[in-house]
Order: sequence, then C-alpha cells, then structure tokens
Amino acid sequence: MLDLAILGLLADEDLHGYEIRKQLRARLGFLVNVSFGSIYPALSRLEATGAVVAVEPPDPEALGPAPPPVPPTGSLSGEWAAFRARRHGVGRGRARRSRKVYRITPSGLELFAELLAGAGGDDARSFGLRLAFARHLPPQARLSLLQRRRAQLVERLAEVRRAVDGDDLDRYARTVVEHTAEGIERDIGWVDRLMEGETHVEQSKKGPAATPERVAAGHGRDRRTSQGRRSL
Amino acid sequence: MLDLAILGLLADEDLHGYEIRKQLRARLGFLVNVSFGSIYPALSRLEATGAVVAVEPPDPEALGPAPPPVPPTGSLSGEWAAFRARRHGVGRGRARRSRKVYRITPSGLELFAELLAGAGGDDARSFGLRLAFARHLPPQARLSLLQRRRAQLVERLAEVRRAVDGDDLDRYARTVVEHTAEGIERDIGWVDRLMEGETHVEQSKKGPAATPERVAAGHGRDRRTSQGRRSL
DNA sequence: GTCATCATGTAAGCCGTTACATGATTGC
DNA sequence: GCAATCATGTAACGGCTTACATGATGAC
Repeated sequence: MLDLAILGLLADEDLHGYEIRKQLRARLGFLVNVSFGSIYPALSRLEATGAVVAVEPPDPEALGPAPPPVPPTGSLSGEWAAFRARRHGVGRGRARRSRKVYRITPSGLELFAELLAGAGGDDARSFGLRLAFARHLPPQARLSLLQRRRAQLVERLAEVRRAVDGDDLDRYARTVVEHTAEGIERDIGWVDRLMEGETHVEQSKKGPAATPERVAAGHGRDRRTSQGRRSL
Repeated sequence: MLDLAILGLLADEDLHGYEIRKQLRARLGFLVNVSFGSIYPALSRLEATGAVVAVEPPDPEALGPAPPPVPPTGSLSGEWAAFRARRHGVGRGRARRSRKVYRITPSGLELFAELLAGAGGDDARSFGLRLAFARHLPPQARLSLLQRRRAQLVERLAEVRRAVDGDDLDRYARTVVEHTAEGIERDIGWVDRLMEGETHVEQSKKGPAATPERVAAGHGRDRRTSQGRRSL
C-alpha cells in the first residue's frame, strides 16, 4: 500500500522522502500518519528493484514534459557522488544538500499500474488510495474498481445488518453497529454516484483531453487537465 | 485492542476461542476479520498474566460452589452459551473435551477497565470498540471518552479541510478527501448526539428506564456477579 | 468410514510503528 | 554558536495475517 502511494506521487513528479511524506499528508488526507521509518525503507526497496532511481535535483520548475531520458546506467553511485560533490557550493541559489530525489522508472510505472489495478486489499484505505489515483487508470478499470468496492460494501452491510437486528445489544454496542451500517450505506451511495459519473464521462468523451491518462506515458508535471471539479 | 475486545466479551460470559471469534463478528461488526492466529495467542497471553483462567466446561450436575450457578434467567446469549457448553457433557463422561473455556478474573476485570479507560489508540476502531463496551464505564469516563474522540475528529477535519482546498487535486483525489471530510463531520455529529444523550441520561437517572447496566443484564441481575464487576 | 464442522494451536512473515542516531542548512 | 528545521537512515518491536498441523465430534 505504501508502495502504491509512493509510486503514485512519483508518477506526477520527482520527490525526495521528506517531501513524499508531506504530500501524503497534504494530498491523501486519510493516509495521514505514515512515518519516515516506513518511507525510507520503502524507497530503498523500490530503488533496489528498479522501480525508482535517484536523480540529481533538477533545476527547480524547469523540467519539461519529458525530462532527459533517464538512461539506465548502472552508475548510480557516480551520479550520487557528482551530486554530493556539487552540493555545497555554487549551484545557483539553493542547491539544497543531501536530499535524495527519486524518479519513477518505466518498470516502476508498470508496477504502479499493477498495484493500482490489482485486487489486493479490500479495505477502505486501499480503495481510497486507488481511487485517489484513478486518473491513472483506464476507464474500464476505474469502473471495475468501483464495482468491486460496491460489492464488498454490500456484503459488509449485510453482515453488519445481521448483527444489528440479530443480537440483543445494549445501547452503546447498538449505536456503534448502527453508525457503522449507516456509514456503509453512505459509502455505497458515494460509489454509486461515482459510477454514474464514470458512465457520464464515458458518453461525453469525444472531447480531446484524454480521460485515461496513460500510466505508461512519460511523466511531466502538468497533468492538471482542466477538467473540472464538479460533476462527481 | 484485541485484548480489550476479548476481555469485554468475557466480562459478559465465559467463552472459548472459537466462540469469541464468532461473537466478535456478530456483535462488533466492525472488528470483523480477527483470525484465530490472533485470538489463541492472545488468550494464552492473557491466561499467562492471570487476566483469564481456563475453566472446565461446567460439570452439569455438580456445578461448582464458586460462582453462583447460571441463574435461570439472563441474557439470551449467555444462556445459550451455557447450554452449548453443557449439552455434550450431560449424557455422561464425554465432556466435549477439546474446547478450552475461559473466564475473566478479577485482575482481568481490572485490566479491562484500564484498557477501556486508557487513552491509547486514537483511531476509529479503537474508539468504536471502547464505545461498544461503554456500559462498563462510569458515566464520567464515558463522557470523557466522547470528548476526547470529538477533539480528535475536529483536529482531523481541519487537516483534511486544509488538503481539500489547499491543493489542486484532480477530481478523483478530490472526491476522496471530500468524502473523507464529510465522514468526519458525520462522526462529529454522532458523537455530539451521544454526548447529549449522556447528559440527558445523567439527568433522568432516577427513572427506571434502561440505565446502561440493565440493558444487557437481563432482568436486572448479573450472571455470576458475586464478585466484582459491579464497579467498573 | 469419511466428510464437514468445530476446535486449538504454531510459525513465518508483512507492514507498519516508535525510538534512536546522524548530519546539513538556515536564521538569529 | 545554537536552535530549529530539513533530511536520511537503522533497529527493535508490535499486532495482525496467512498457512500449516492436529485432532475431536457428529452426520450420513
């Protein structure tokens, strides 16, 4: 799950660990308290498997849609050394020392797509996370994500309902399960609205701005399609 | 958290591991998927520290002198459990051996009270669990539980709000945080209603109406209450 | 006599946490 | 120079899961 979140952020822009944590808090409100003790090992792991690479900090805000090739040279330590060497001095304004900026690789994008589409984890968090990155999914995968989630919610609701009117619960236990049940109903309504929105978008799809947002595409930072807030 | 749940169930009736899991699913809908791999070690641990003891399945005829025998009336599930425990032994000899029925001890009740009142864990689950057992809490502790929760929710809402209108999120990320925010608002409303209910109960305390203790205790008398439990 | 269910337990491992250790940069 | 912040990392541990191993009981 953490891997998914990290890859998702890196799919938009290069980041270093510290920043990743901030973004996680800022952008995925629900995934709040991820600690450094998780993030750094996760990044190391991802780097070891080639899903991300460490790059020298780019000129701030100067990178184009497809920043220079990222050649798969093995000499990471070389780059690192160069970066380190340059860290202290000159380097235009704030060279910002020892941070290690990561960039997602093509294989990392593949992994991201897999994790994003994969069925693993049926809890609210993992669904929320996937949905938050749903723009990277093709429309039909989006729909199937929603459908899967809906099925789970319906099943869960049945279970909870069984509890709510089967047993003789005291008022406290009862209010808890009732509140839980209502929450699930609310979630179902939400998912339903999202599904509706999906098919609607599907119909009015002739416009340019590709909804799918291909995952395998190079990353550039202006993914902000101007499609609107409303309508979900 | 599991300890708390187990002790809470055992505070009502003697149970064996397998049953505990069922009750967990049936009565605390949200704590659903607790697996045996967690429950049994937890029980062993609790037994090792003296919080619970294993009792032999009640010898039907010669029910021990110790805890007052199962009174003729009481909570349905309690009766049912007792029945189940007894039924296979009744014939003769065959004591339905392999199950290990646990009973909470005075020190276990202390531990339960501690865990229940303790501040640890500020997530929804742990709050829901505590609230579900709130009948075992003195009214003022109940109120403070709700107040603590409310404060957390308010804080969390502020954080999420910051995310929702600070960043430029795409529609998917946005709907997730918005839905999260709404959920928190809903939770706050719920907690508010509960707090109101508390003070209301407090005021009309002289009435015969269902004060918390009575609700699950059948006709006003606890099973095997001779020792203790009253005071939680 | 064998199958489903009830019942208990162990081992390995995942995924995260807290706590600790270290060091660079910035601002006063 | 000192503190606060930024930044990276390691170690130990926690709690829960899955998978596995074992066995009793009742039904057919």
